[in-house]
Parts: sequence; structure tokens; C-alpha cells
Amino acid sequence: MGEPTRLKAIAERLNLSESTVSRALNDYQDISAHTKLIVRNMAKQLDYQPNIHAKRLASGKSETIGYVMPIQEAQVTGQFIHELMAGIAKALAKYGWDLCVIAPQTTEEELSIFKKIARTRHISGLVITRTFSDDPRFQLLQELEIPFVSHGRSQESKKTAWLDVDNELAFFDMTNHLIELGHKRIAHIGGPLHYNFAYQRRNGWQRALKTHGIKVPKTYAETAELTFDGGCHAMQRLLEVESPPTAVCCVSDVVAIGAMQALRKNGLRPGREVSLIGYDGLELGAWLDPPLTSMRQPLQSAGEKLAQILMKIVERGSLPSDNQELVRASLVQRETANAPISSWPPNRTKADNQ
Amino acid sequence: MGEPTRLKAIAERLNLSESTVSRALNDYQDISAHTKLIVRNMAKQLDYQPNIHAKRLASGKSETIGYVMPIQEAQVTGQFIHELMAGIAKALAKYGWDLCVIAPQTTEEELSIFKKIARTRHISGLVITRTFSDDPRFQLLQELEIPFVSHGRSQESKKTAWLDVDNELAFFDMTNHLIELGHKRIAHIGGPLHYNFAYQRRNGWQRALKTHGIKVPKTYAETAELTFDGGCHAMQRLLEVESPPTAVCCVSDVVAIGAMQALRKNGLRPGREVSLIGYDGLELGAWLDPPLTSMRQPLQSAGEKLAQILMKIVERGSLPSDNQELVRASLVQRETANAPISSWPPNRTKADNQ
DNA sequence: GTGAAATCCGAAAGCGTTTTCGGTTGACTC
DNA sequence: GAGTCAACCGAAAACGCTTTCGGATTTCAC
Repeated sequence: MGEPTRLKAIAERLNLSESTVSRALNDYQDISAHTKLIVRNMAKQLDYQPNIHAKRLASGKSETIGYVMPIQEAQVTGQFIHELMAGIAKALAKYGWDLCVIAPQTTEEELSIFKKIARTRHISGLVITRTFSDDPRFQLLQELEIPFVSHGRSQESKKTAWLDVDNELAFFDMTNHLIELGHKRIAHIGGPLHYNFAYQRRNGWQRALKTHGIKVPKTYAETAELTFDGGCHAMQRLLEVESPPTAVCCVSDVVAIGAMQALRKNGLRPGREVSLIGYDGLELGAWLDPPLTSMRQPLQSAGEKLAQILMKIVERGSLPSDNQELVRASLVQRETANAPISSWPPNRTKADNQ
Repeated sequence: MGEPTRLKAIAERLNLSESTVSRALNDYQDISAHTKLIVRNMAKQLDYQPNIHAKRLASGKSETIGYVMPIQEAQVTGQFIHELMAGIAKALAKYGWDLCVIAPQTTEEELSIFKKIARTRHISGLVITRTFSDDPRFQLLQELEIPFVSHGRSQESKKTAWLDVDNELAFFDMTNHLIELGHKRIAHIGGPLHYNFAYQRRNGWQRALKTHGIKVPKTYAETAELTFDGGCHAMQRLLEVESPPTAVCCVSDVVAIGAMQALRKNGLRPGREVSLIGYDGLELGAWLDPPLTSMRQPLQSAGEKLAQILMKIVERGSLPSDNQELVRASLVQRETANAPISSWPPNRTKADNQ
């Protein structure tokens, strides 16, 4: 392979100083256009690649951002993470930045890694995901002055940079869709409220009902762990209330899939007796019988945006609070959301047609 | 936050030279035990973290390995990748190494990234996955003298380092399981043969049949794209042959899920008329109706092993060919593999009981 | 008590960039 | 034609570590 080309080699060939070559390549103003041109040509000819460690040492910048990979707790987060990372990596690659994966096993470890990064500064910014309503990371990262952007918000994110899907609107839209189909008895299976998105999604559902003047019993607001079993149990409980719903908004696809299972066990078919809409738009939803209707947020483009936001903050000192963006999720129409049928629920009460 | 602690600060406090401090921290032999002790204590006290760029520049080592994230082509690879990466990152973190994600959009881009890495050397080793039978990356990486380890083999991997599941054995085991259940009419839905594993899996199926003296028609060897639709179409074709199989070994879970769909469309229930075994052991298989029987390979531990192999090669010059390891997949018993039933296939021919 | 061999540490030269600070040109003003 | 001002570029000092080399001790054998 031979030795890689160095700045020195270019300088010697062109009878220039290393500093001139360096500034030419970095597009400094005090280098003439002509010099820049010949330097760049020679660099290309020699296939010059700067030594990244020397560059980072001298400039004090690391051009590396870290992605904190969530601990595997909720199910099928893999697909989600993959797409997001692909987007981040893609955007970073355009500028020659690196994406470094951080995979803490526990929250404590995560926080201590942050402290280490604050000292070494070998990572100049972080992307974090899976945010909680009460998330200790926000305060710590601000204290440590580590630039970061979160995918999802928290209570503490008034002044920080984030990109989030408008969960409230998504569930407002979702619920409206069911209302338009003719449903009035619409329940919700939500997630644990320490997840910030769980709050927002429940609120969206409630707002849609309120907007249309629809009242539902308190028992229609179910909560489930974000797992298949969680959804299954929650749906089972919904079927056992006095007058069960004709449609259910589920906090995630996995939960919805669990709910489908519960319906089947009770001899009901999802999308016939009880309509169901999930959230995440997982491709595997399409493989179910029947295929699951869902809401989908853009992921790859979200990753790209996250990377761009972070680079803007790190490199150009953009204010975190100027980098807050909401994106809208869209409905993925499949087969579990249909008009209600007259034979369900079997024993109607007078509460039905209100 | 104040300035981070430098080597200099420790040296000054202890009235030692920077070089002594450096060697003490790196456990050189020519530093007395006593000096090492006080240096380490002081380092801990001052919460010293070496400047990683200076370290890497001076030592010429990068302590970073790259993971080439496969382009999203086959479905639900996300979960797979996530677990593998988590394992890699975990193992690397123990030694303070970084994991850098590389996400090329095309094969050409991937190869050109390799060439760039060869020049900058800012990544000292690579983990590659999704290997093909005829995979240009193997030759290039060897030419460029970039240390690497692959998850999965290729034709070219005689001399390179790899970790692979024993695909042949997995499908041998899988097929035997079906034979033990009483099946004789066992088909196979394989993947495109440019995937190396597709070959091996088909061979395992064939060997099990041969071992038991079972002969099947040529039409039992189906091929499908590694997608839901691929599996669906392949199963449909299998149902249309003269005497359809009572069991099918599927090259992947996604393909098996497609096959389930085809069965359902034909009014058949997976695991009753036709048994089905997938491969990958995806958790989502458990959510189907009926839950999909599958084979599972260890992923997180595979990631850890890959990292360890690579560090051994990069750091200690271990020979790639000394680092080849096969792991065994294990059966995940769920509900789609059962004994054959007498009413299927409906119109038996004399070929049935041979 | 001398010489040789260990033992331990410091000085200094890198590693390959970036960036500050001056200095040399030439053009331009009056 | 002297002075001023841009426009360009080079010298050299960082950046914070590693590692070689040699020098000063001490230890040991004889």
C-alpha cells in the first residue's frame, strides 16, 4: 500500500508551505483562487486524505457524534433504531463526520458515560432517543454542556433541541379517522405514562372525542406495558367492561398486535367486531391476518434531520431552542379499521347511541 | 466545567516527567511498582481522561472499529442488526474502543469507503455482515490489508476471520425434527443462491432427507426472494404441485410468514395440514396465529465474539485463519410444526408413502 | 572496592494537522 | 514616486500524547 499522502507531500510538489496547503484545502479567504485550485488538484491526484487524528487534535474538534442506543426494553425497537441510524449516518457521511454507537447497559452507566464524554470531548454531540417524561439525561447533558438533540421530548426539553412526531396530533387524526368511519365507542390502550409520548397520545385521543362531543366511560382508557402481552391483557379487560368499545386506538403496533390476539381468543375478528389502529407502521403489520392499520412516522428522514440539527449546534453554535421541530405521522391504511357493525356489541345497553 | 486534566498536571503534582506518567499509566515494565501506584492514584483523583486524539495520533492506533450496516434490502433485518451491534459495542466498551457505524448506500460506495479507510486508517478494523457467496469485499479488504471479521462466510473466506452459524447443521436439525414428527413429504423454500447461507441451508435440508433415505420431487426445492411476498408465492407454487408437501423448511422467518399467508388463503392452517419451520427466531413469530416455530442463532453473544476476534487481530496480530468459528442454532418450539394429519393431502397418489 | 548489569526515570523527538502572526509583494492613491 | 493598503503566503508554535534513547542510580558478583 505504501505510505499515505501527507500534507507535506503536496507542499513539496508544489513548492508551497504546509500551512498554505492546509488553508487552501480548508478554503481560507487569504489564499488566492489560483493556489486553491492547484492545491486541490494535486490533493486529488495524490489521493490525499487528512490524518483525522492530527486534524482533530489540532483543531480541537472531533467531528464525531454519538448515538445512544436504547437498552432493549420495549419490543421490536430494532427496526426503528436501524432506520433512524441509517438516516443519521447518511447525513453525517456527507460532511465526513463519524457516527459512534454508545450502548449503555443501564441508566447509571449511561449517565457516567456522559460524564466521561464531557471530559474527553472526543464526541462532540449526542443523539438520544426513548425519552421519558422525567428524564435525568436532559439536565445532566445541559450541565455538562454537551450538545445534544433528542428524538422525542421530555418535561425538561423547553430549551433543548429536539425532533419529535406530533403524537397528540397523530392520535387526534387516528381517532378522527375512526369517528369518520362511524365509531362512537372508541377506547384507547395507552402506554406507561413515564413515557412522554404516552401522555401525548392519550391526550390526542381525548381531544378528538371531546371535539366531537363523544363521551366514553373511564374504563375506555386502558394502560398497557409496551409488549405483546401487555396489549393482549389490556384488550381482554376492555372486552370485559359493561359495554365494550367498537374501536380501539393502540399506543403502538406491538400493543395492537397483542390486542388482535385477545380479540381472536374471544372469537372476534379484528376490523370486524372491533376496529383497531396501531402506531409505528411496522412493516410486519402488513403480514398479519388481517393486516394492521397503523400510523407511521418518517424515520430515515428524521435521522437525517437529527444529524443536521446537531451539526448546526456543534459547528455553528446554533441555539438548541431554535431547533425544535414537530413532524406529522400519517395513516397507513390496511384492514383493521372499518365501519362498526350492527351485531356488536351483542347486548346493547341504552348507553350505546348517545 | 474547567479544563480537563492533562498528563502535564499529573506530572507537575508528583514532580515527575510526563513521559514517566505516561508509561506508568500504560503499565510499562521500566517503571517501578511504587511510581505506578502513586501515578494511578493521582490520575484517579484528578479524574484524568487521556485526550483520545493525541493518543491516537501519537500511537498510530485508532482503537476504533467499524460496523458496516447492511443496506436495507431484506425485510426485518433491523432487529438482527440491533442485537448484533449491541453485542459488539458492549465488548468494545470494556476496552475503551469505539464502534463507528458505516452506512453505505450502494456496494460501490461501500468499496470506495474501504479504500478511504485504507488510506486514513482512522478505523483499524471492520465487521461485515450479509455476506454473499461471491462477495467482492473479501478480496478488496485483503488487498487493502484492512483487518476484518465477517458474520457469515463467502467463497473467499478460507483465509479470513469469520463467525458463522452452522447453517447446514441448522437445516439438518430442522429437517430431522420434522422427520421425527412423522413427516416424509418435506419441502424447502430457499433463498437466492447468491446468498452464501442459502446454499448451506438447502444442503442441510437435502442431507437430512438423504440420511433417512427420503426422496422428494424436484419441485419441493423452491426458491424465494427473502420477503413476505416471496414466501407467499413460493408456498403457493408448492401447493400446486402434483402432491403437495406436509411440511416446509423455510429459509427465514419472513419467508415462513409469507408461506403462512398462502396457506391461509387456501383455507389451510399452518401447523395442521402443513407444518412450517422458519429461521431467525424473531420474537414477532410468537405473535402470529399460530405462533411460528423457528430456529434461533445467538446474536448478542455473536456480536461480542466478533468484537473480540477483531481486537485480537488488530492488536495482537492474531492470524485471521485462526479465528473461524461456527455456532449452532437451536430450535424455538412454537406451534407450526406438528405431526402430519391423515386428511392431507386430500387426493393422495401412490407416491405418498414411499 | 571495582566493574558490570539492572533498574528506573527524564529529555526530546516525533505524530500530522491547524492557526496565529508577520512579512513580502504588487497595485493604487495623490 | 513615496506612502498606503490589500492580497498572499511562510515560519513557527501549538495540540497532548507516545516512545526511543540515554543517563543516573542502585545492586550485585567477584
